[in-house]
Amino acid sequence: MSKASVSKPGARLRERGPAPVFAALGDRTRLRLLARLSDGQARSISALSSDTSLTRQAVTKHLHVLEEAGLVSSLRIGRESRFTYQPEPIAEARSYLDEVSAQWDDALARLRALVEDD
Amino acid sequence: MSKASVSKPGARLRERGPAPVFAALGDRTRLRLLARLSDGQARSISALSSDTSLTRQAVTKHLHVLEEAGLVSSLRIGRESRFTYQPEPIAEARSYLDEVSAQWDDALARLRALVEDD
DNA sequence: TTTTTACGCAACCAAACGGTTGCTAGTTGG
DNA sequence: CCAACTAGCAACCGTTTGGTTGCGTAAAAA
Repeated sequence: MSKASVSKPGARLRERGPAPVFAALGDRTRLRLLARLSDGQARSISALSSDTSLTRQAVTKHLHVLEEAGLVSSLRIGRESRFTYQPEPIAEARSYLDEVSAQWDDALARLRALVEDD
Repeated sequence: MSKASVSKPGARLRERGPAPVFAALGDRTRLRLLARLSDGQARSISALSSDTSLTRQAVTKHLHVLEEAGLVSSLRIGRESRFTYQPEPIAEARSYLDEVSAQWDDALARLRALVEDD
């Protein structure tokens, strides 16, 4: 048969700020894994390890880092554990960068307003 | 008088992908520094160290990490070196996240199209 | 001119990271 | 039942990271 045990339900240790998410994104390998998973398809560890030069264990560690940051979730099905992309943290990271950009744009606008003070 | 020596002109070691930028953003302290600088005002190291519990040296290191990622630039003026926010890498990071989100959205749309195949 | 002020550099340290190897154990297909 | 597949766990290793302290020095203020 096929027993299925959940490992990460959903929103767990959120709101420690966006830094952990950025940290998880700060690695080439992790970015590639996330890019492959961002098509919504759940994939097993060995499937994700197949096209890499790294060891399965290395990939496993990276996947757990992504999971810890909430960027993916894992579900054990039978003998394999499948990882699924989770969009929320990316959305949060995006809006954080938007805020920073917005503050910068505002500052620029104010500066221009001062210069063009005719 | 006031001798001024440049330390980071502009686009230097760009295009190693977005990972280094995310890595630089993956730290609370660095995010705070960047947030303070994102108003466009150039600030000295001691000014940026004043409202922190960290050592000036620690702040200095963080600033250099940000500089290495292109997120800030530094200019030595007299006895102090001022750091300035640089918007380009943030813009790049933003558009990268946009791409990931877009791929996810597309996948979702295709899925819905399959389900609602009346 | 003396004294602050603001930095830079170097050494050092514990902890985290990225990665590997070896071994064990549950699943599944033949 | 047995062999092959998939994964988890633990130990180990070199390097990076985040932080400190101490010291030397250029620039500005008194």
